Amino acid sequence: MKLQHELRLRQPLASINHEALLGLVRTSSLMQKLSDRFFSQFGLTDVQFNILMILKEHRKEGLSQQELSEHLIVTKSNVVGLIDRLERSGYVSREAHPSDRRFNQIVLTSKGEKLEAKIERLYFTEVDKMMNVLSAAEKKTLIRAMERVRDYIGNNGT
Amino acid sequence: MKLQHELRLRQPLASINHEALLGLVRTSSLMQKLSDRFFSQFGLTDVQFNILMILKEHRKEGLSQQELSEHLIVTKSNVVGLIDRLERSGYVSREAHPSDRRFNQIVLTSKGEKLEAKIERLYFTEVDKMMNVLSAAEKKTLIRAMERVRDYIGNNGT
DNA sequence: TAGTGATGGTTCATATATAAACTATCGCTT
DNA sequence: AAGCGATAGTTTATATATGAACCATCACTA
Repeated sequence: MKLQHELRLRQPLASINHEALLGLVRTSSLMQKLSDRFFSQFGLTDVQFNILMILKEHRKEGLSQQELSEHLIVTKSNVVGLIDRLERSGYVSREAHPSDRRFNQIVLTSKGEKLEAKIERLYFTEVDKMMNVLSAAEKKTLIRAMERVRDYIGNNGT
Repeated sequence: MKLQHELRLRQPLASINHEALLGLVRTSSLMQKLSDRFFSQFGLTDVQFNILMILKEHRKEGLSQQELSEHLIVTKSNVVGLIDRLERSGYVSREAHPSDRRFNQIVLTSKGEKLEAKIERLYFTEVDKMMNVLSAAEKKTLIRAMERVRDYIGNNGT
């Protein structure tokens, strides 16, 4: 549905730039709410599942909280609580770095690994269902457009 | 930059669907952080400015908190605190509905109206700078693609 | 008219997020 | 060896977000 109608505006949005931006942010927000509902079946939040996936990618050595914060694009202070909760649930553990006591190496527990593996396939099925409303050409355009916007932001913000 | 490199993955992302989804969500998140930094110059958050813009659109009658929560796609319990803070800052006020005492009509104060007007032009300038990294055709594709994804979500989620 | 169901707003517990101030540790330089 | 600057993690105050339980009000109906 057109944004104008979703927002119950009498007039079309004045600027195509604003319309594109609002459409993007609004869609992303709805996607995240949907995924959060999906993961709640398993007692996880979307952010928590994302962390389990990232840790799976690095299951050999683990990641420090600092590295995790860079992957997630959040502050390190936020990561403290995220790992606290995942540790309390038994899905990850903080291990000592062998030579530098400042670091926590965050690793998946076997319980965490099993849960991630169980959810992952179902998750990708849902992703495919959602994204297949777009053609391959549209997805490519979308991917490249998002890259360019991120490049702009990288040079002007973060 | 490609997502694969931003995420420091050794392999390209397995699925173009997941790549498109991650690119979208990640870009939106970066855009919101940038806009939050922008609005902090004026002592506002991005959400608060969004509310001021919505209220400006409805400045005749105001909006109930329930209606506001639908515009913002958030729960009504969230709106309580948002309006509390905006009211404390003097930008909006809760007024009694003439015939139904359950409703709060939320309206911009003149202070809120002035602030919104002052920021709005600067905001649209920033939006134009960011979105003009995309061609007109890309923006149209983006807008329609986002509509289709939201339609999918509307029929399968919310 | 009394009762009941729906609606609007609030409160509470919890999760995610930031910035700023802090502690512990490390590496380097003098 | 002492000191200092950088880095990793934590804490605190605050904002945004949800779902569940709750209260007040309203509309409808038996």
